Amino acid sequence: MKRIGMSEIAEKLGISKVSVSKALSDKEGVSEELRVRVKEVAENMGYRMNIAARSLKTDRQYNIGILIAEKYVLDQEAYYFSVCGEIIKKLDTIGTSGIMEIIKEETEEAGIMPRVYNEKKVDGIIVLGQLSIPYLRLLENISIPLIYFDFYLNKSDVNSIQADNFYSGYRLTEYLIENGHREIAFVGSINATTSIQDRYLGYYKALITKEIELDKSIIIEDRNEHGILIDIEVPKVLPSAFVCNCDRVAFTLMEKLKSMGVEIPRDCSVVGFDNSLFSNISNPKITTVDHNIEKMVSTAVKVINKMIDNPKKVYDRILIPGTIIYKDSVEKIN
Amino acid sequence: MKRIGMSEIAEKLGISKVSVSKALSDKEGVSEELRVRVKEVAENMGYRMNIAARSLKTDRQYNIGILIAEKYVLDQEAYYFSVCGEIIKKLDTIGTSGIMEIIKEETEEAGIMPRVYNEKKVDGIIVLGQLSIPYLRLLENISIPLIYFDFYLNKSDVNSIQADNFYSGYRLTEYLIENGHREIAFVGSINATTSIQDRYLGYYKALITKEIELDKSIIIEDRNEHGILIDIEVPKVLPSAFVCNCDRVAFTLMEKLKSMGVEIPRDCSVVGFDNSLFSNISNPKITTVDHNIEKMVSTAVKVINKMIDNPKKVYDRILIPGTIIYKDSVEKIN
DNA sequence: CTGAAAGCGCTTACAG
DNA sequence: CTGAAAGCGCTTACAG
Repeated sequence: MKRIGMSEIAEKLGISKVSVSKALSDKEGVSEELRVRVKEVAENMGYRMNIAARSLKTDRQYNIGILIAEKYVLDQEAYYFSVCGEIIKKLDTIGTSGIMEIIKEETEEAGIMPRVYNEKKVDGIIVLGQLSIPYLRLLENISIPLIYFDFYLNKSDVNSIQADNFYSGYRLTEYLIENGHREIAFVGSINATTSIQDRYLGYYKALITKEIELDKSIIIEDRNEHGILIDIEVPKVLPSAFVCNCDRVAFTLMEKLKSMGVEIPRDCSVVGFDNSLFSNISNPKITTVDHNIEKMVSTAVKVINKMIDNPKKVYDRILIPGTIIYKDSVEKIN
Repeated sequence: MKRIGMSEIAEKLGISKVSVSKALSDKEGVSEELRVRVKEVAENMGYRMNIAARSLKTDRQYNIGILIAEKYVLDQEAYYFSVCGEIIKKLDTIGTSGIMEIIKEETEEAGIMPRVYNEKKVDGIIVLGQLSIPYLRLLENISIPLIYFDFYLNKSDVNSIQADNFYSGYRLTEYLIENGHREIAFVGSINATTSIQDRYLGYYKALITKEIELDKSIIIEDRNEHGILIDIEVPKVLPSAFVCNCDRVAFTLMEKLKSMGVEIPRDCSVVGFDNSLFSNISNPKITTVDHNIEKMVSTAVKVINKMIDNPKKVYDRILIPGTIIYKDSVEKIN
């Protein structure tokens, strides 16, 4: 089977490959009739553009790298995988492929740049979830656009797209307070990730605003220093509500409370974050925050695309507001 | 910042770029000392190989396409995402990137080839989960290696890697029978996917082998013609055990049974497939089958890599045996 | 609107 | 072991 390129199409039509190139990439410089004929013939001959050849001239790969730390995807049901899927779908609409690369802990520690960067396979990189700070500092030296997704770094000029965890935490807690709750626990290790910390601070802001004293004895750890979930310690005196830093933890907590004979939401209300599967398979379903991933993703794609065209551009931290999804795990009390 | 290529390295060392090329790609034709020095200088200059240029000569992209139907990844916790992650990690060990492409229903129906193929971005394609038959027939015409992962097609020459669903179904059911169960229901729509069908046939084989009559009234649908999960109809007379075609369905069934006052495994045993999160978050944990994804993935990567080097090679259907993971959802009866 | 020529950054025979 | 030359399949000024 003969290799077919633009020259073969040109030959068949008795024109130059320059015209073929222009016709196929919708550049001006060919008549509309010729463009149509060229596309027809290309299609019939089963022509596939060799993007590598184009890349050599244009210095564009039409690929975006998506970096994920291995630790975030140990679970079969890892959340970042689905975000990655969304990004890939979005990229597809602008003629770009996404290349996911999973960064192992060794790679991070050794400070080895991602393959997609070292081999110039991508025009830009989206970092999905926080990597180690030294590794990120290293990454910040790359010569192609870089954005952080779902986290940010203090003292860093890298553009980031994030869920507005702070404000969502505030609104969710406020909602509990408006439903009469005043002893509200927070479940989550507040130094583990910026997301947890921001959600916690939003929770705290709601308390302050409503003039409720912060009770540190009901700020409950949910993971150890490696980020591994640990058993949740239920306070001796049951608070009237729990703000959990994610649905998974809310689910686990609810199972534990139920096994202790606590009925939810009758005896105790529980809320979570993420609007994930866990909030729907639990009984009752968990009131939670939807982060509007769709919006976060389309923003990220838009931003990185603009950065590729215009590397100087600065967008800073973009916060995407979430939406409270009211389900069945909160009860109004007096 | 000056663009740095092999010529710049060559210049700095006072040698030709041919030698640089050979040194960097570990080809013979350079002395060992020179190779070391070249690599050193390349590193220091921050050289990144332009893979696109290499591709142009070698006609290899060092990328593999991974196709997933959108319908399989609507869930945030989609199983195929994690398989895709495993494939990507495995590919990385052989210096290859994986490019995931999500095939929308419209694309399938319109018979549009995947972008990664049309733009020659990949050296081979792994199809993750069954696509529509007409689309697969179309795909089978591509001029690069193709393998099916986790399914196969009758009357198709395409190599496939699958979990041995049939044998796992057989062993799992046999295990129940050996624990004294004789009224065993099967939950799963047996025409929905080949996986479900094969698991069902294994179940049936176990019944035959143990001389238990097949009772069609306890073969229970779990999804509609669109593959969407439906409410499970519990038989009027409770069987002593349920073989569910996946953990998720087993989980849902158990919740339903529990809400009806059935205690598991005391009143009724339940088993599932996939060793997924669902088998662990349920109470009790569900006895299930682990499909040995690790082995499936490494086999798939090995096979497609060999096919790229030797396109004629035929491997047929490769079945990877699963392992029963014994948990807490089965009780021995007499 | 159309096309001849140069060139992107590598690799591959081939010659020394 | 070392390197000059050709070429992979496109795109991009530039000239007509």
